[in-house]
Amino acid sequence: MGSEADQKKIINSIFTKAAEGSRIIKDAEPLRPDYVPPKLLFRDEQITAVAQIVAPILRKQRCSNVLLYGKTGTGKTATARLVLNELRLKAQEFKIPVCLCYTNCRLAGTEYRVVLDLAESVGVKIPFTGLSLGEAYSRVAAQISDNNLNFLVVLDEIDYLAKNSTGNLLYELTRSHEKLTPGGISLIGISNDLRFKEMLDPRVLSSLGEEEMVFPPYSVEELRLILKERVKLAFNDGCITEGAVNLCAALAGSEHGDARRAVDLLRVSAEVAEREGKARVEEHHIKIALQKMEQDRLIEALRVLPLQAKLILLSVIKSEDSSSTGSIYQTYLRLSSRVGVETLTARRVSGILSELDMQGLISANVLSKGRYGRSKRVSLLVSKHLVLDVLTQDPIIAAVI
DNA sequence: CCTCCACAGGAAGCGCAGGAGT
DNA sequence: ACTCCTGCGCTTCCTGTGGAGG
Repeated sequence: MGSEADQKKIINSIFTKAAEGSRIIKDAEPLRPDYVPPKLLFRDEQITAVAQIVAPILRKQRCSNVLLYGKTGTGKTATARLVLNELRLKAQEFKIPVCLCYTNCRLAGTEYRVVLDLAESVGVKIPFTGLSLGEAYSRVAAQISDNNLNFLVVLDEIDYLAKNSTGNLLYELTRSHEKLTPGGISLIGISNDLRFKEMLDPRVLSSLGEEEMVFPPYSVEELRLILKERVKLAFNDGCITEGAVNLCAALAGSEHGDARRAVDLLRVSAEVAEREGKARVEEHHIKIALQKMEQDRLIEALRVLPLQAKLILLSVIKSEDSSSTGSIYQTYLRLSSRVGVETLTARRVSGILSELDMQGLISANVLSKGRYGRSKRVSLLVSKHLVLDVLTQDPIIAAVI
C-alpha cells in the first residue's frame, strides 16, 4: 500500500489517460457489434419487404410470420430492429396500441427466459422461477387475449431455440393465432443457420415460414462503404487512412462478407494504433489487428478444449514426425497414465483427432502405405509454441510438458 | 491377381447428467 | 421430491479399404 498521495497520483494518471486517451475514437458506440446505424446501407430491398410485411400491425391486424435467413453479419438483426423502431414511432404518432418485443434466444438461454421476455413486453409479472413453461406461457397468452393486444415478436437466433430445447414454445407461438381470437401474435424469426428449417417441426415451419427472406453476404465494395459510414460516426477526422479502411473491407470481405467482423477489425485496429501512441490508424495496424484477432480466437479455441482433447493434441506434438494414428495413440497412453487420467479407446481417440481436424487445429489425411496399412497422417496446423503456451495453463497438462 | 496390414469409420448400446413433467 | 426423457461422451463390435509385397 502506498501513501495517500501515491494513490491519488495513480488514480489521477489513469483518469488523465482516459480523458485525453482517445485521440482516434470520438464515439465507440457505432463500433459495437449490436449497434444499429440510423441508415442501413444496401438493405433497402429487405427493409422494404419487412416493413410491408409488418405494416398490417398498424391496422390492428395480425401480420404474416417471417423468417430472415443469412450468415452472421449480413444485417438481419439490424434490419429487424430498425423496422421495429420505426414501427413503434409510427404507432405512437397515430396513437395505435401495439406491443413489440425483441429477444435474442441464445442470450436468453432457455425457452422459459424467452417467455419471461415476452411477459415483460406485454406487461405481465411472472416469477423468474417456479412456474412450468406452459403455465408461464398461458399467462402471457391470457394477457394478450384479455387486452386484445397486437403483439409482434422478433426472435433472434431462433435456431438456438429449435436446437437446444423441445421446440414446444415455437409450436405454441405459431399456433397462437388460431387460439387467440382477440389479439394475436406475429413472429419475425432470425436464423444464421441455413439448415435450421430441416430440424423444425413441419407444422411450425409452415406457419413460421409464411414469408422468407435471405440476406446475402456483403461484397467487398459494400463493406467498404459501410465502414466509411462507421468511420465518420466513430473516428475523429483524419484518424484513419483511406487505405486502412479499404484493407479492412478487403480482409473481412474475402472471408464471408461479414460486416460485424469488419467493424470489429476496425475497432481492434484503433486500439492497436492507440496503444502504439499513434494518432492515426494505418494499414499495418489493420494487419496487426487481424493477427491479434485470429490469435485470440485460436487461444480461446485451445483453452476451452476438453482435457482429453488437449492430451491428444499434446500427443500429436510429442509424436512429431511419425504421426500416424497408432503412434499418436501410444504417446497418448503414456501421457494419460502419467497425469493419472483414465485412457480412452483407440476408436474414441481417432474420433477426437477427426474433431480437431474439423476445428482446423490439425490436418488429418488418410494415407495408405500398402502392405504397412492404412492410417491418418496427422500434422499440427497452428503454431506449436502457442499451443504449448496455452496448454501449459492447464494445471493437469502442465505436469507433463 | 490376391493378401493382408493398420487402421477408418458406421452401428448399437451403455452410463451419466441435466432438464421437464408430475 | 420423484421419475421419465433426452443428449452426450464413450465403448464394443463390426465391416470396409488402398495399395506394397508376395
